[in-house]
Amino acid sequence: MSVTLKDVAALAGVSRSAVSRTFTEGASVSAKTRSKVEKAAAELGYSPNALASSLTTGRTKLIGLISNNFHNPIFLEVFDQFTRALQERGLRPLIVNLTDETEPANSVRMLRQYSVDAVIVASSTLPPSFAKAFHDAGVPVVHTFGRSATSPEVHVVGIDNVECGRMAARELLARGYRHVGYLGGPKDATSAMDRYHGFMEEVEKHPNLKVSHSFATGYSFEAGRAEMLRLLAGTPAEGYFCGDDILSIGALSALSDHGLQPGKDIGIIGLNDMEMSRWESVDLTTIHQPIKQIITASVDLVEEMLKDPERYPEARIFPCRVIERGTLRPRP
Amino acid sequence: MSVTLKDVAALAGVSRSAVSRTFTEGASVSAKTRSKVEKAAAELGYSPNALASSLTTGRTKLIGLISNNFHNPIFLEVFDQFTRALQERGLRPLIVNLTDETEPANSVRMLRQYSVDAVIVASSTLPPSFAKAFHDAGVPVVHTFGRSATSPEVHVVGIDNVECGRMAARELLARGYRHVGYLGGPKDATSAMDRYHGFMEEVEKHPNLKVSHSFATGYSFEAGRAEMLRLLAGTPAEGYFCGDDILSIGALSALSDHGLQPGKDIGIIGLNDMEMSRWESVDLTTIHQPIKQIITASVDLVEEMLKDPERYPEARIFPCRVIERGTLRPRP
DNA sequence: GACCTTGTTGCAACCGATTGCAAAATGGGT
DNA sequence: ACCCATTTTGCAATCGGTTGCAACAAGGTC
Repeated sequence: MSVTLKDVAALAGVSRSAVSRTFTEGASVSAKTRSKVEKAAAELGYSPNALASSLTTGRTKLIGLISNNFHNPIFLEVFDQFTRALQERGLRPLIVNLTDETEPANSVRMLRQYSVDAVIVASSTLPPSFAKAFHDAGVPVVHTFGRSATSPEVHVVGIDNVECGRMAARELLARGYRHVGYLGGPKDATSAMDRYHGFMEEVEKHPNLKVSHSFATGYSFEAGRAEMLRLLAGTPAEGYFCGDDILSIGALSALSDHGLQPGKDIGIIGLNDMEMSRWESVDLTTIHQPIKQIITASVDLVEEMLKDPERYPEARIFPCRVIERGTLRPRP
Repeated sequence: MSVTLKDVAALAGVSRSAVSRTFTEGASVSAKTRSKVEKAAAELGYSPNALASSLTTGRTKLIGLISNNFHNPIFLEVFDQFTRALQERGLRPLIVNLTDETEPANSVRMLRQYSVDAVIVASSTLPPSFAKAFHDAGVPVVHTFGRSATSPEVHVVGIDNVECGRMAARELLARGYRHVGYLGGPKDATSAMDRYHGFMEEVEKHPNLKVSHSFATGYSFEAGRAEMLRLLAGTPAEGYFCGDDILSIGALSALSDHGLQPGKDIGIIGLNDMEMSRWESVDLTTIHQPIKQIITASVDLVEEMLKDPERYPEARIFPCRVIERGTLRPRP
């Protein structure tokens, strides 16, 4: 069926080792045999079986890429960046879509069966314990968009969600909003809770503010819209920090149902600065999360772990900044 | 480092074959040894190395999933469905992000090196020859969202793009638009051309219509917006068939810049019916493409090819239908 | 020409599994 | 207790590579 080392060796009239060595970086082969082998290989259309070699080398160059955010448009950008960054460095992403039905433990077992060299957990909602399960199973792991503080056992790359909560609160207050609200992602998401705590910490510094908070059922358009509709049925706040851009866009849609103008009647600030937030029709004021740097750093870390598996776990936290667009009233 | 067959065999006091057999469906093992082995395996935390076994069985359960549409939100839905469908059947997606920089031939070689059992090319823009390259290399391939007519050599799953073009034209004409336009994806995309031909074929049946057409530089918001802005600078048509929902949404944004109301001043009909098109603020009239069925059928075909590699190539074409929302004027 | 150094080569064992085959164990029938 | 048919089991070869080691060749020096 497919051409193997042996076939090439036979045609070139050399040993199998010679063929193997011409295809491995920095091995000792003379120019003469190398060219014989290359000629034979080209003739037969040979290319080495990466999986067979992984047996002896212990490296597959497969990287598990796990996520559970397949409904937030930001993740298209995330996948694009991750897959590019990995393949630029000769690594191959093996995707795991973690749905509600799939047992998390299974994905650990599965990825071990495929001998992935490392795993990237790309999720702001999974708990640190999930990433730790890979660590415990002896698989190098990077938790991208993870919570840094409480998991010193794995590498974490992302932002300081607590600080982002504070930043959003400061921004709302600086624009004179006196009745402010947090409309966060699901309660069981670490990012939603961290942003909440930062937000509350900041607003509590100021005595006579009205503050409310609520959590949507997910990081999705529908969840954001539903939650904002519920809020509008009561007495809404003047300005909201929505814990994510897609939530914000859902909330904006609810405002529009009620004939309310964002930035004028009610203020909204999001988090992520995804592509869509820049669209003229959306024009969302938001906190920019440096996705590209985060992903590059994650893949950097993966590479460094491959070199040194004993590497001490590290958190790489990137600063965020407010991007001013049209959904908050101007500063006074 | 990791536990192997041998370790389990030693602990259980049986041969390596016995261990292998307890982990392979339908092999002959007595209940007694099976339980001994399972106990030992559990104690050591053993799970078989899928790649090692692939060496002898010739099956990796890895499926290459190739795409180049990482900027169209519809592809988040596509990835979600594909990854779920594959992993539900015990198959693992190995992603290839085909960018402008990556050499297509490299991806063929790469996927062969990883001995993927099959490849899914998920793209409406890649030419049939791309999918055929895998076929020629002896790798089973399904071209999802591909063009069916001219490539009888590979399996194709998707829709009849020519018919969709006709359908869109009929819909515009039925609503009394007399000056109609096609705003398509990039000229080198098979889907853009097929939709164009169907559209033109239908409108040419009617004598005194004004017809125009143009092609955006890609299937993206920005491209759709830019092209519609260009059209609005001249004399735009009354109703447009935009060859894709994200193009349509870009076009809608351009209309809004000019203070034009979709469905009232200018009509727009898209294609795909992606999640976003249902958002109240978008409310796009569009042609529904049954993504879920298409993906299920694609994975079905993959499974069938694994059973019978000599399977005769087949096209599975799914019907589309118009979803009426708010961006076309009502039928008279 | 003898000797040493350096660079190339092939042999054979091994990576972690599967599997055909023959030997051994089991169980049923008498 | 014996015989025979049927499972169950282990041996050993194999999948497609890599790699330590020892043998060998080439080239330089005296």
